[in-house]
Amino acid sequence: MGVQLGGVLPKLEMGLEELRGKKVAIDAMNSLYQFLAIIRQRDGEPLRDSKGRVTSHLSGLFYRTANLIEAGISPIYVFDGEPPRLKRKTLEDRRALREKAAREWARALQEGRIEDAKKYAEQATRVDEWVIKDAKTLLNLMGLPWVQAPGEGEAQAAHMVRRGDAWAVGSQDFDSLLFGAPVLVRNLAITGRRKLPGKDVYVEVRPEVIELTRVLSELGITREQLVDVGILVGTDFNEGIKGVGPKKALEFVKKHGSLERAFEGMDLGVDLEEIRKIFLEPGVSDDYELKWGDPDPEGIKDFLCGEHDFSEQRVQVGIQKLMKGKGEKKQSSLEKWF
DNA sequence: CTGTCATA
DNA sequence: TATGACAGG
Repeated sequence: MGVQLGGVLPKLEMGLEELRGKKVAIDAMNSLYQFLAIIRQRDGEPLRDSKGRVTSHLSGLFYRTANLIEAGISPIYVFDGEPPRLKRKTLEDRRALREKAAREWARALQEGRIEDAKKYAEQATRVDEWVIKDAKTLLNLMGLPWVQAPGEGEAQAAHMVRRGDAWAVGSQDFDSLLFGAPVLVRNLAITGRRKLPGKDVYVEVRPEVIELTRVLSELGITREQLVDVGILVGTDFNEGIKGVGPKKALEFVKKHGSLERAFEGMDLGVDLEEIRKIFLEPGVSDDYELKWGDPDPEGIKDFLCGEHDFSEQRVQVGIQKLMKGKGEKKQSSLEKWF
C-alpha cells in the first residue's frame, strides 16, 4: 500500500513520448501486485493456463513491458529483499485482510454477487514466491536487467536513480520519495485507462512525474520533514494517526518543525528514530549489473505459449515490439557515436 | 492490465 | 477515428 501522500505533492503530467530514451527503475512488487489484482475476469478469477496455474502476472508484465520498450523506455525491474523488522506487523495485518477477502469472495460467488466477487478477489491478491520466479524468468528471456534489492525495492530503486543508473523510479506508491528518489513517475502504462478502486469506472490517466526537489521547495520542508509527514499519515512501518491525512500532517510538521516538538512528552507508540532510519539510511546495494541482452524469441514462445497457453500470435507481436525497441536503442547509441 | 473486434 | 464491451490464459 505504501504511504498515502497524493493530493499535496506537485506533479507534472506528461505524454509517454516525453519519456522516450529514459531508464526507469520499476518497483517489481508493485507492478506484479497490480497485474494480479486487476487482470481478472468479471467473477474475479485470474487468467490461468490449462493446468490451472495463474498467468495474470505474466500477461501484464509481458504486454506492458513490450509496450514500454517499443515506446523507447527502458525498464529495470527491482525486486524486494528482506523487509525491515517493523514491516512484519503490516504484512501480518495484510495477510489477515486477504484471508478475510478470500472468504468473502467465495461467499459472493456462491450467492451470485458477481461484482462483489470481483471486488473481494482484488482484495485477496497476494504475490507469492512463484510469481516472483515467473517474472524473473520472463525478464531474462526478454533480455532485460532486473535487480534484487537487499531490503525494500523502492529504496534500492531510489538509490539507483540517485546514482544515475536510472532517470526515475516507476511506482504507484510515493515511498520512493521518502527514500530520496529525485524523480518518481506514476501511471507508467500505455493505455491511459485506469480503474477507479472498487468500481467498474475507468478514467483517462497520463504518466505523472514528481520531482523531489520541487516537492520539498514547494511544500517548504526538508526530506527529513517529508519523512515525518509520512509517519503521521502512516507508512508500511507504522500505522499513522487516525484522522490525519497528508494535508493535516504537512501543516503539523511545518508548524512544529518535528514530531518530537509536536508530541513533547506524549507517547506516539512508535520508534521514531527506527522508522526515520528505514527511509533516510535504507539498506541498499551497489552490487548489481545492468545488462541489456537480446530477447530470446524461441524461449519466450516456449515459456508463454508452450508452458502457459498464451496466443502465439499475440506473443509474436510482443516480441516484435521488443526487437523494435532494441533496434532503436542500438541506433541511438550509434547516433551518439557520430 | 492490454488487445481486439463490433459498432457508430 | 473513437468508444465500449469483452476476451485473454
